[in-house]
Formats: sequence, structure tokens, C-alpha cells
Amino acid sequence: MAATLKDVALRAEVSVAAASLVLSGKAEGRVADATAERVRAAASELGYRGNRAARSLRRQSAPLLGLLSLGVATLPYAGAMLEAAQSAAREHDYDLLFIEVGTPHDVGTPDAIAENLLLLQEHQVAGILIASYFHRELVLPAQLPAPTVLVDALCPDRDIDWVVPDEYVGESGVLEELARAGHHHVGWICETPTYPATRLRTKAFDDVAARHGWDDDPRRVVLAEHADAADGYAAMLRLLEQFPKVTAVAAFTDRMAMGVYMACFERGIRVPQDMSIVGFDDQVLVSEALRPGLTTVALPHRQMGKWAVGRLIERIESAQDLGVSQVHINGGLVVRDSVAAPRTGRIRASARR
Amino acid sequence: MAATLKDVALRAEVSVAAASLVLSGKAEGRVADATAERVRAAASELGYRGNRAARSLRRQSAPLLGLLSLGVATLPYAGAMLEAAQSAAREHDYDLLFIEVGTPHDVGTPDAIAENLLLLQEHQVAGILIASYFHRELVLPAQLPAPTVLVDALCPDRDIDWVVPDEYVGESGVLEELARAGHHHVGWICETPTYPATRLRTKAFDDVAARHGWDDDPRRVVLAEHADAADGYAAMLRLLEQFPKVTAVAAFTDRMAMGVYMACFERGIRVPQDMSIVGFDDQVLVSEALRPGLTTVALPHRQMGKWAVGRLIERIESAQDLGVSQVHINGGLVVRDSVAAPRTGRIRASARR
DNA sequence: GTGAAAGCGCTAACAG
DNA sequence: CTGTTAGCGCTTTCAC
Repeated sequence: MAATLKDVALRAEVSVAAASLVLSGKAEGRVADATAERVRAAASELGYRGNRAARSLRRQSAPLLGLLSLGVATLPYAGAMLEAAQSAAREHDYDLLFIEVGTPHDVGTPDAIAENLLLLQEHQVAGILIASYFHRELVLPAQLPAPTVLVDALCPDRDIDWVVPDEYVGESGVLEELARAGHHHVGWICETPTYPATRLRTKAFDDVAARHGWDDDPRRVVLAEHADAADGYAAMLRLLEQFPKVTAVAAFTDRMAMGVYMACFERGIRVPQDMSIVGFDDQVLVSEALRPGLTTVALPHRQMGKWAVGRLIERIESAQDLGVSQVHINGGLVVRDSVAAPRTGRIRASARR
Repeated sequence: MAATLKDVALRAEVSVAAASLVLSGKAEGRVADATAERVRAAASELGYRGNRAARSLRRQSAPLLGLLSLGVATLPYAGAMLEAAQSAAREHDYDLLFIEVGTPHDVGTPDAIAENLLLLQEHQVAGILIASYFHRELVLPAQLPAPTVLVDALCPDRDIDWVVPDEYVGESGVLEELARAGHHHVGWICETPTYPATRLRTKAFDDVAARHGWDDDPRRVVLAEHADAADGYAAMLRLLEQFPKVTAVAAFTDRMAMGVYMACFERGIRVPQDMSIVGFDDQVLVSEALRPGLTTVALPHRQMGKWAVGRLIERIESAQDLGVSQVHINGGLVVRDSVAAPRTGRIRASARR
């Protein structure tokens, strides 16, 4: 059976109180050095590991951070954020209680969120992370059971910490690459804008286009239903038809960009000589795997996870009232090889090979 | 402040013991129905949620399943398994304590595993899941702190439950598709075999090839260093050179298969008319996104997660000694459009477009 | 400096 | 059928 504090105390011939003080680093001038040493020796001989349940009961708070994932796990996005959050938590001696709410189709109703928040409360978590994607807007219960930070999500009109990707700056960055290469006929392939990520990236497109005086034929934008490769492919075919001057296209996500590549390959359109393409997300399975490599903007998953945990722990451990902190992180431009200067002549094959 | 059992008992005018019995469903003939009803009413009026720390302390076991992830979170594979495990756990009123061990490059040394197992012990977890990938062989400490099940990993010579994909049957399945289509000159692009996934899929290739009398020119196999698209691409170029008769290629993973597609696109080789391609994993970001869609075999992440949790809970809750159970699950063939009959003439473009 | 003691909220014997 | 009781292992006052 695992050794308890009492065992350690017995062995070191001190009281449990003294042993507790020493082992939780609160001995500071309250216990003689020699005694402390005896306690530490006894603990290590016994392989003492402590019992978190007992400690949590006593302290009314567990060394646990609840991670409510709103469909994140079902996405390939999750990994880096999870990993970063976990290792950041670990550095501060917290562990992560992972709860996935909602299936791929239903991304966590307010009721489901509220219910799982209560569950986290039962576990006495010291803090809560709510992770979503696409910068979604969440509806949260009025009463949160512990300090909370949102990741890639926000809650308008609410004094709560959150961290989101800087969609606007990121998208502007890749688009400037296109401008720098000299493009004027740029297509925009996007999911129908409904949540912030679509809206902000679209706004960036409009602004960059206006700034550089790009051909503003409304047919340069094609809206699709899903941000996946199949819809990206279909959208590209449509774009080629309705906006034949196009020399470069920006896609809402790397997955859509992959569909754009596929359409180009089938039509014998060379990338980047005949068509420049940029994406968003830096989904390496796609961006790095495509040939030529896709120029895109990284989503700062790792940074968001780390920041969120850092902030959460600050809040947990700080007595005074920190103001709210709502930050945007730019994951940064990832330049690969999918952007080149536009062809001067508009010579382009349109038959399949 | 959250209501305690005592508050409920007070309000229902019963003892805490009775309240406990009722609320944990052990009232069965020990408490009068009317009393039980009163307790339940009081609990719901007070919004009573219980305190897991207290319960864990008393029971010497927390309603927690420790999930030790060995690099899984850093892979896009993770999601489905995590999600399935979590929802299966939830059905039995357990939650998941998630711990990621090891970075992308170091996949959990035995020491790191041992250390984190101890950590889970501190948390009083009722059971442990150790999740890896590629069917890896693990080195585990002699003494496990709780019932344990391995997912997509195994531990040779150890009486422990595990669940792995049926690599051999799966790979044989896709290869039979190739045979059925009439191919005889089939290439095999694989990572250098070191762990079970590579070895078993390669064995399947050898066996199917022998069974159908495929051209056994040793140059039909190209080994690469990594199972990614870049190496798949390079391997395909080499294969075309050293085994020009090739009409179909099987890749160790979908990511490698994507590289194979890229090589074909660049060389003007049409898929599947000129070249049939099959993969493994059913990484939808790739397999579904490629055009034509990639015929491949699914990795049973969801099933493995679910099975593992089911088994673990069986072990936790069963008093008697269950035998060990080590299972293989076949994720199943996913037929898309990357396989066709080989061309009869060997007319193939070899210049780029 | 050190130890005794109270008690966090819950469960499980055991008495009644 | 119901209540009393004794802790689970730990932290934290408070005396000494």
C-alpha cells in the first residue's frame, strides 16, 4: 500500500504536522533543518507520493484544470493546443481533466456546457479552460464555478479572459504576399461567413484588395458550404468559370486550398506559374504535403494553449483582482512555394492534360 | 457555497447516512420510498452535486481514468480515439485525466512512463489507458498502480490487455483490391520496418504478392525514412525509375500515398488510369481530399478507444480475475476511386505535362 | 521549533 | 428501515 504522511512522520520520528510542513515546502523557519532533512529522507525511502484526494478535500480545491473541449478533439487541430496546455499545466503542478463536449455536428450547446461546468465543479477543479475553434462565440452560464479562460473562442459582452488567433492580421499577411508578387486578379474562396473566423478573414481580404486596387469584380468571391477540400475544389471550378482573369486565389483554410490545388492539377493549371494559391491554418498534413508547398498562415495553437494556462494559473494563484485580458495572437506567415508572379500573357491550358 | 450532503440531510430531515445511500443509488430496500423521495427533492432543490475529493478519499479510488498519451496528441490521429474514450468513460461515470508524455521526437521513455504512472497513482485513478500509435512495443514498470489497458501499443511477454489495429488483415484487404483489379506489377513504399505496424503491413504485402504471383523484382520496394508525403514523393520517383513496369503502388500510410499522388501529378501520370494507388490509415484530411479519392484502410481509432475503456471498466468493477484480452480490430477497407485496371499498353507520359 | 487536535465531505459498518 | 459512529489522508490553527 502507498505510504501516507503518517508513515513518513513515524519513520522520521516527528509529528505529521511537521512532516506536512516540510514536504509542502512551508517549513521556512518553522522546522529545524536537521528535522526537515530527516523527514525528506524518510519520504524518499518510503517512496511517499501524497494523496491528492485528501489534499483536495482539505483545501477545497484540486490541483486540476478542467479542459472543456468543444468539438476540438474531433478535429485535427487539437493536438498542439492540448499538448501545450498540458505541459504548461504540468510546470505548475496541475493536471488536466479532459472533457469533450459535443459531437462533430453539434458543437456544445449552452446546456451541455453548463452541465459539464457543474461536473468540473464536482471535481473541485482550480480553473477551467474552454477550447473551441474558428474563434467561435460562446454562450456561458452566468455563474462559473472557477476562474475560466477561453481558447480560440470568445464570449461577447462578458468580462472573461480569452485568447484567439489574429485572423485579420494573419490573413492580411498572406494576402500581402500576393500583392507583393504583383497579382491584381485575386479570388477569395471561403465558407459562407457566419462566425468570427470567416468574417474577419473576409474583412482582411476586402481591405487588402481595396488597398491595392485589386480587380473588384464581385465574381472574384465564391462561397462554399464547408471548409473542406471537396468544396474548395468545386468552388475553384466555379471561380475559373466566373472570373477567368484570376491569377491567384486565397482560400479560407488549407483544406479548401487543397481542393483548389486538385482543381488546378486536373485542369493542367500549373501552381504557382499559372496560379498562385494561399491558405490559412498551416495544417501540415496538407500545407507541407502539397507540391509546391502551400504558403499559408499558422494558427497559434501551441501559443494559445500555453498562454491560456499561464493566465489561468495567474488568476488562480493571485489574490488580488487582475483585470480581464483578451488577446489576439498572430501565428505568423509560413512562406512555401505556392506564390509566384502572375503570368503576363493569359495563356492557360483548360483541357485536362 | 456548494451544498453538501449534510445540508441535504438536514433539509430532508434524515441522517447523512440515509442521504448518502439514496443519492448513490444504494438505497435498495434499505430506505423507505417516501424518505428517499424527500432526499432526492432536497438534493435537487439545493442543487447538490457531491464532492469527488471526499468520495475518492473515502473510497480510496477516484472516478477517474488516467490517459497516458505517448505522443498521440501531437499527431492528427488522436482525436477520434480520445473522443471515443471520453464518451465511453462518461457513460460509466468516469472522467479522463489526460497526460501527454513525450514530445514528437521522444515518444515516452520507460522512465517518463513510470514517473507519470506514479503521478496517476497520486490522483487515485481507478484505471489507466496508455495510448500510443503504430502498434508500438512498450516497456512498462513491473508494478502498475491500477488496472491498465494499452491502445495501439503492446507489451510483449506481459499479461496485460491491449487493443491494436489488425495491420495484417487490413493491409491484405487493400492489396486484394489491387489483385482484383488485375495488377501484377505492384510497388511497395514503406518506412524502413522497425516497429510492428511497418513489419506487419510489409508481411501482408509479401504474402499477397506471393499468393497472386506478382512480379517479385526486389526493386518493387522502396524504403523511406519517414512516413510522410515528402518521403512518399521521393520514393515514388525512385520507384518509377527502378521498377518502370509498375502499374499500382501501395503506400505504408496515406501521407506517403499523398506524396505518391504528387509525383504522379507532376509526371503527368493519371490516377487511376495509369497508376492505381492505395494507402493505409484513412486520414480523411488526405484520403478524402485527394482527387481521385484514395482507397485505403481505416484505422479503428474510435473502436479502439471504446473497447479499451469498456475493458478497463470491466476490470475495475469485476471482482474476479478476468483473463487477459489482447485484441486486433480491423478498421475496414474504404473504397474510393484510386484503383482501376492496369493499362494494357504501357503508354505513359514521362515528361512533365 | 514542534506536536496535538480539529475537521474537509463522504461512505460503510454496525446498532438499534 | 434509520441513525450513530469512525475514519479516509491531509492541512492548519493553536498551544506548548
